[in-house]
Amino acid sequence: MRRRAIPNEGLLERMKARGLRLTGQRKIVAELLETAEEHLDAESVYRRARAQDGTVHRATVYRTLNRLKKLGLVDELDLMHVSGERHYYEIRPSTLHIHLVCTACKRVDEPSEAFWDDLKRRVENENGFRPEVVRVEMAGLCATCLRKRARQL
Amino acid sequence: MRRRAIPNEGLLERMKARGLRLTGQRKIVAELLETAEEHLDAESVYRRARAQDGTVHRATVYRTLNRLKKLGLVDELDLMHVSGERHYYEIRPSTLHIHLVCTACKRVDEPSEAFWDDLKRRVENENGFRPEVVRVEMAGLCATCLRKRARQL
DNA sequence: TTCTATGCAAATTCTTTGCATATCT
DNA sequence: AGATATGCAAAGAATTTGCATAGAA
Repeated sequence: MRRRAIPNEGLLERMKARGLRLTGQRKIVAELLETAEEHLDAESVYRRARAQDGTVHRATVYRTLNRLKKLGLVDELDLMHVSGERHYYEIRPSTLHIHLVCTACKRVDEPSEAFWDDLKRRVENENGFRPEVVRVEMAGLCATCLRKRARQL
Repeated sequence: MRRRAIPNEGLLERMKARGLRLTGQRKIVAELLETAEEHLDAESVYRRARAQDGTVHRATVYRTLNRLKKLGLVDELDLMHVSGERHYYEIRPSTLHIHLVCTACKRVDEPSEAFWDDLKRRVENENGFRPEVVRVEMAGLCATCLRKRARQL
């Protein structure tokens, strides 16, 4: 579940803009989500938050994640359940999420948004549907594992 | 969460081919999944199964859905949580799922697989990633709700 | 007959909630 | 000050598991 870093500014600012109080706990959760080098599930967020501040309560983490999710600032993902049943949270940098999940090494890649325009245009033209939020998840083999496998054959 | 019907043959056959025993309960669950006019969550599958055979146990439904999921015959979806936190199960007719979820009327449409080839080619070329299973989910406004809204403005 | 699936009930795991207190604005 | 968030503990959901029995191959 390693994850490419994504430059992203100001979850805290966006929270404030939405009228959320910036408590110590929320700052910790926000920072964790912003700097995470992999996708975190609720329990991981809790454990890491707790490592920074022993008083942070699990309920607070759940409430915060929920709040952020409802505001659309954070998205909940299952990553095709490639490595289990957990759900992961990530900042919604835009309206588009693309995840390429390697079934061999479990690595998650997030490619450029290049095909977004095409995809959007096609859905609008062919289905009359106007997408606001898009999630594309693909499970398969990443370049590295493909090569690895090719060598073994 | 209404859903376009998808022609689909032989979940039972595919189950048999995978070496699963075709018990009465599994037949019921399989038929429910095949004929469902909307996406079903575990509890709905249970309730419907039970309506057909009062002895079907919740645990059996869970075990069956899990089994099917692990075999890749069924997929678990959250439909972008547009209408709650439940998870839905649907037959995996191929390796591709596309869902257009309308945030206004909650309707779920499943368009043709037209852009699949493009999408696949692009990911392979640009990311060296070979997709096996693809899930595309879009939340937005369907044609009907778009029109409705246009009229109101 | 043999092996797997089922029902049942209990156990787990995950998440939410009510309430008194603490904290942010 | 006033509103909102938090910790805590308990409740609630959702899902899984162990075991004896029933049922499919």
